[in-house]
Amino acid sequence: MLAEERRTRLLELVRSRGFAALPDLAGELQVSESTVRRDLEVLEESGSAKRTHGGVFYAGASPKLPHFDERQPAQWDKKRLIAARAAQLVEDGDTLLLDGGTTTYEVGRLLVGRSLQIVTNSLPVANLFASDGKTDLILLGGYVYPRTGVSIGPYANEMLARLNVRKTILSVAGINDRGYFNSNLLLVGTEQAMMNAAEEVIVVADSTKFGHQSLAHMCPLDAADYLVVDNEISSDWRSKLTAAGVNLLVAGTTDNG
Amino acid sequence: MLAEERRTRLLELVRSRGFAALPDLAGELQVSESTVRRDLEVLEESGSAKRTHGGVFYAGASPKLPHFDERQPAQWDKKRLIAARAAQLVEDGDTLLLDGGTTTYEVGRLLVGRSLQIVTNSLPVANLFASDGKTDLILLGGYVYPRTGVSIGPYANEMLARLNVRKTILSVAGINDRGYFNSNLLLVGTEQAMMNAAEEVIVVADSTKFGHQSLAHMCPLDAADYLVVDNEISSDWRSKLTAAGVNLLVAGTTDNG
DNA sequence: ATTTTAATGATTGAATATGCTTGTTTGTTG
DNA sequence: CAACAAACAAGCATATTCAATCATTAAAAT
Repeated sequence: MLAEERRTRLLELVRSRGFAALPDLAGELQVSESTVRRDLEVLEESGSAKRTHGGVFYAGASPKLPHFDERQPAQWDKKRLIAARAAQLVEDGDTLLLDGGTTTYEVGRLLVGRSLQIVTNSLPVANLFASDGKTDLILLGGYVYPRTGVSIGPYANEMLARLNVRKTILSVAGINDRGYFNSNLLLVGTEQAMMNAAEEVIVVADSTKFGHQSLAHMCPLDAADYLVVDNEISSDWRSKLTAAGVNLLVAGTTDNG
Repeated sequence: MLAEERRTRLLELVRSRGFAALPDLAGELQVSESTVRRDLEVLEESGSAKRTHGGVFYAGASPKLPHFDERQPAQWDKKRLIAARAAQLVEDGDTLLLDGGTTTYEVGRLLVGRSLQIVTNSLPVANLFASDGKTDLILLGGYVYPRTGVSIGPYANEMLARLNVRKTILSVAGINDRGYFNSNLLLVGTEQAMMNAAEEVIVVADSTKFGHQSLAHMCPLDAADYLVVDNEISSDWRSKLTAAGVNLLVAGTTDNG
C-alpha cells in the first residue's frame, strides 16, 4: 500500500471512531507503530487529528463544537466586556431572544439566575438556563447546525413568526456600509425572523468586525436599535453609526450611551 | 482505556449526577483514586468541575439537571442493559424520535457516531448529538420543562404533527392494565404526538414500573410495537403483554424477540 | 548496474501515566 | 480542645508511550 493511501485510510479510521489507540491502528493497517506515529505527525500538522498519549482524536470537519474552542484570549476579553455592557440593557421580567454567537453566549452567562423569559435557538445558551428555576426557557426547534449547535431553517422561522419578545440580542460576523452580515444563509434568515419578532434589536460585535462583510447580508445598519462594541472602534465608524440613528454603546468606558 | 477517553467519561459521570464521590468514580472507571484525583485536577483547571472534600461538583456550562441525579446505581445497570437492547433495533439511516427519559438518554449515548437522523425534544439528548457530524439533529422547540430539560407543549406538538419518522423510542413512568403512564400532562400530550409521527413505537421501561400508574395516561398497552424491559419482569406481565400483541424484548438474555 | 533517496521497522533513552505509600490537612466527635 | 477518621498532596517505583536514532529495505535516478 502506498503512503498516501494509508494516511487516507488512517484518517478515515480515526474519523469514524472519533478516537483511536495507536496499537489498534498499527494492527489494522498492518504497519509498525513507528509508521503510524509518523503518519499521525503529518495529520496533526495538517490539523485533521489531535494526538494524545496512547492515541489520537479526530479534529477535522466535525469536532465537538469547535466554535467555542477557537476564542482567543485577547478577543475573549473584549467579548466579555461587550457582553457585560449588553447585559445592562436587560431588565428583570424582560422577554429576551438570544441567538447563538460566542458573544451572546457570554451575555447569557451573565443573565443566569435573573427573572426572565429566554427564547433561544442555541443549544449552548439553552444549557445555561435549563436548570435555572428563575428563568422560563423557550427553545426554538429546527435543524441543528452542527458547527455551532444552533437551530436554523424553516421550523425555527415559523415558530418565531408567532412569537413576540421585548428585546433580541444578535451577534454578527461582519459590518460594513450596507449593514450587518453573517456567514450562513439559513442563519441570516432565522435572524431576520428574530428581528421581526422583537420590539427592540440589540446587536453585539467586537471592533474587528467593522469593514468586513460576510456571505449573507442580514439587514441595514439602522435596523439595530442598539449596537454594543468594544472601545477600539474607529471614530469614523462611531459617527457613521450615530448618523444612521443607531444607539451606540461602547463597552469598557464609563460614559457612553 | 486511555487517559483522554477516561477523562471524557469522568466528566460525563460527574455531569450526569451533579456531584460524585471519589471512591465511586474510581470504582466505575476501574482506576485508582490517585488517578481520579489527577484527572479531576485537570478538569478543575479547565473549569468544568469543582472539587470539594470527598467528591466533585459539576461546574461546566451544561445543566445540572436534577432529573439525572436520581438514577440509583442498581437501576442504572438495568437501564443500560435495556438501552443496549433497544439500540439494536436501530438501523443505519433510520429517522429516529427520542424523548427525554434517563433510559432514552442512555440509548442516545449508544447511538452517537452512527449515521442517523435524530429528532428529539430533550436538551440532554440533543447535546449528545450536537457535535456529531454523522448525525442530522432536529430539535423540537417549545417550553422547556426545567426538571428534565425537555421541550413540551403546543409548539412541540405542532412541529411533531408535520414530521414523519421511522421509529420513536419513549420512556414511561408506569405501566398497568390500562396502558402506559407518565408523570406530566403536557409531556404525555407531546408523547402522544410523537407516537402519531412514528411508524414504529418502541417503549423502554425497567421492571419496577409495572403495576404502577402515574398522573397521566399516555396510551393503551397495544399502542407500542416493541417494549424493551429488563429480565426481572414477571411471567404474569410477559404473557399479558404478549397477549396484547406487544413485541416483548427482554434485555440481558441472549434468546428473545 | 550503481548510486541516491525515501520509507519502514526496530532500538534506545526520555517523558508521561499510573498505583502505592507516607506524611499532612481537613472535618468530625466526644 | 483533643483524638480520631477520612481525604488529600507529594513522592517514589513501575509500566507504558513517545521521540530520536540507526540499520535495512524498497524505490528512483543516473
